[in-house]
Amino acid sequence: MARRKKEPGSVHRSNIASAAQELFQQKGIASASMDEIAQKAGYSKATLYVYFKNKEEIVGFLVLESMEKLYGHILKALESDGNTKTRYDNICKSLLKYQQEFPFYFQLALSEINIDFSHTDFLPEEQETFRIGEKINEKVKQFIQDGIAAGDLRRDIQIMPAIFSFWGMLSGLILTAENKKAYIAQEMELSREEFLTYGFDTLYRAIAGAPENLL
Amino acid sequence: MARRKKEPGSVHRSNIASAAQELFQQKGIASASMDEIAQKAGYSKATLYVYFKNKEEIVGFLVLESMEKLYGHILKALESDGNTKTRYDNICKSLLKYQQEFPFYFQLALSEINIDFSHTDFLPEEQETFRIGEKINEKVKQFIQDGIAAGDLRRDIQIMPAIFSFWGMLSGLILTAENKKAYIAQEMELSREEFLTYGFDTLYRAIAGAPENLL
Amino acid sequence: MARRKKEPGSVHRSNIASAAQELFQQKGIASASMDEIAQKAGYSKATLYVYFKNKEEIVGFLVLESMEKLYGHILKALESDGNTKTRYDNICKSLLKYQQEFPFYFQLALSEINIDFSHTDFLPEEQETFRIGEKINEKVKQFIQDGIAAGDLRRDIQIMPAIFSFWGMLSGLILTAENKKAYIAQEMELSREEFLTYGFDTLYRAIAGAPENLL
Amino acid sequence: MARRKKEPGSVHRSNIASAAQELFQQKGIASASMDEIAQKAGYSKATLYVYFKNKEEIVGFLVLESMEKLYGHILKALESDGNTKTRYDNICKSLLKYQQEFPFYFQLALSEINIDFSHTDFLPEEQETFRIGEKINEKVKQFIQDGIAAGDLRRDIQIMPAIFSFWGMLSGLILTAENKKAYIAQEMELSREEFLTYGFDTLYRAIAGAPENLL
DNA sequence: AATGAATGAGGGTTCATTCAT
DNA sequence: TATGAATGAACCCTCATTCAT
Repeated sequence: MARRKKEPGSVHRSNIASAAQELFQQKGIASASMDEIAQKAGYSKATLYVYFKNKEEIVGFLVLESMEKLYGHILKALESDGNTKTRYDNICKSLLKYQQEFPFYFQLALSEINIDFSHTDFLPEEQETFRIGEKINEKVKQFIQDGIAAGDLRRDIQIMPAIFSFWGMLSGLILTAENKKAYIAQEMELSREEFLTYGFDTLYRAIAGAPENLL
Repeated sequence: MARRKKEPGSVHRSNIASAAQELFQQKGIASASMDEIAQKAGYSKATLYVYFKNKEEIVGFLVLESMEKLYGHILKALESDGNTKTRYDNICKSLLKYQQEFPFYFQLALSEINIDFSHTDFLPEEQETFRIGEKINEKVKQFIQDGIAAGDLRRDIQIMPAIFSFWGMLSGLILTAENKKAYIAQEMELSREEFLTYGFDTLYRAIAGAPENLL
Repeated sequence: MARRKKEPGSVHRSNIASAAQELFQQKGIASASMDEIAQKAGYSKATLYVYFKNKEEIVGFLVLESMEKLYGHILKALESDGNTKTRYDNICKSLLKYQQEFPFYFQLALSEINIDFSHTDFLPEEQETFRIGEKINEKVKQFIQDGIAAGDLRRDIQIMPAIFSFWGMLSGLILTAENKKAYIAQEMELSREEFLTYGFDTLYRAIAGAPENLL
Repeated sequence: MARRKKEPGSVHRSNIASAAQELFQQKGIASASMDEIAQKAGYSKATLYVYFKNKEEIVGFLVLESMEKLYGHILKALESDGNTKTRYDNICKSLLKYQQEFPFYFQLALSEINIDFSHTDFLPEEQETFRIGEKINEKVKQFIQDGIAAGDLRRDIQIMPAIFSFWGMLSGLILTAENKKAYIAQEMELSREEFLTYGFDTLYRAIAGAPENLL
């Protein structure tokens, strides 16, 4: 292959990561080979090792990248100065958008049983990823507190449990919508969006302040 | 589903599958080698291929087996003649129990992006698994209809979307409780059970019939 | 390739080791690839790993094997009930024979700077190799003591230093005869055997009891 | 040999070679990568190829350099106008000093089975190395002839065989002292120097003129 | 039925070397 | 001259799978 034009190294990292991302999605991390990644990215396999120490680092990079994007989405969702329900919907949409962009990492976030606790020597990327997760939680916490203050959310919400259970439930919902897409379309008469809207609204009801709570 | 007659060989299938199950749990499907499975099961590696066509078939067998167990659990949960909330709680507990018994397959159920749609030549086991899923849905549908009839659940519930979104949300919740176990214990002051009870109850509120709906 | 007839596994180990031995000789350990070894031995590369855990184990096996052969040679050399000089000559010839059979390991014995001290987790083969070395020293020690008792060797010989310095000097001599073969033949008018005889005899003079020592 | 004029570039060759030398010593030629050499020398990897055709040439350069140093040592050892034994001791010490300075090349000199005969297209450096070896032999030859003339060495010494066998034996001795250092210290009660002195003296006895030879 | 033996295909990684600038 | 960038070619090793018995 012809030698490449000189470009900032980060471009190559991006190219490689992007190819990897697609393959990871299609076949899973373990089954996507460095050979394939190289081919898809248009580099020689050895070149991959110029830009990433090893396969693991590619994964770490992608997870971090996706987490940063998620953070961006959430941030934007919360900036909107609509009422609580509107902002809630925005958060849900952010999550959904994130899942569309990074289906693989979305899923990974739910299933990474081992990643958190199996090893103790975390890559810098992993630590950073964790830190961003914390920042997201912080933002959501604020959102809930605002919602309660505004009288839109139930007063008896326990904030941290709520955050985590919502994170789990929303993720599970979105993932189901994705994985059972065909089934849902066929069995019900709903598009994925309609199905998800139904789910999101259902969930909102669980935290929304009922009239009697406002008394 | 009718259990297979005790054929010669079915014992061996069980032994092998059981060993595989343990290993899959510990290391993931990809990382558990046929060598290890054979060793753990106490057979020669070649013998595995007498009882299973290949590794994939072992996975399929295990998924089916776990699905059958889940069906059993759900069945028992619904048999109880308590009121709607009690039966709901029982379903949640069944799901949880299933996750405890088969953490690996539970997780798989949520994340099987590829499995459903990537190939068209389904193994018999996969088809059977699907069929059992349908049966479970059927049961849950009945439960919801009963709940509505009894005035315990909202009248405006759309049954099929509700089933699927609940399945997704509950799974996501349980998985989160599992994966963020350490984090939850540390950050909140809740045990996993308490966290899950909180989540389950929150979700129930979303479908429970509010007073005004009963009029 | 056609499947092989069932043979005791040790045959295969031998075949592999033997091929490896030749290649190590020709190109050095590092440069001889498992691929080449497999090809030369007439096995698939993967088969090598059935019989040896890894490349290192092949080396260990060969070193041990060669050491055992050396021990055998030395033993036979000393059994001869000739006088001291005859037995000395026999030892030298043993060493030479060993070098002819295992040129690579002979050389390795002199140059294994790293092997002894760089790691602490010795393979069983390595430990056994060491043990045999000890046994050889023991035998040679006895030989020298006999020689002194018989009045053939100097009384002031310090046994252990003598053993080690002789081992070093003889090895160095033999190696030189091998490596400078062409040069020696051309520059002097001596065959390798004559050259070595000259060297062996020279060295013997250094320990032989001079008349004045016998008084 | 006349030193090269200080050309531009020779400084860089030195820097690179020097870094390589250290690494070769620590890890062996094969295990020291061009990357490491470049880093240690403070150049870019590509720059190495400006000053050396390839890795092999670096080795050749270093061997030659070390040979030149050895020649210098030997020269100085023989210049001393002591008696024969003193000059002999000096030669031994030179050799030892050389081994201390260039352990790696010292060892290489003994073990270069392949280097001499495997290829026919010698690098200029290799040819030069060979030429210096010849010059050293010449010097040692003169020394022996002087010793015989002085009545210090046996009259029946065959000069060329003696030179080569001594070279081999001394090298073997020194190498053994190095490689079995720990073992020698522990098993005997000798420091390396004492051990070597014992060996050197033993060897001297083999060529020293015994009284009866002087008659 | 059960297995010992063998292997093809591939996996991640390293490294000496080259080329455009 | 000096180098950043890129890569072909290997290398060691693993593993699901097959076959003769």
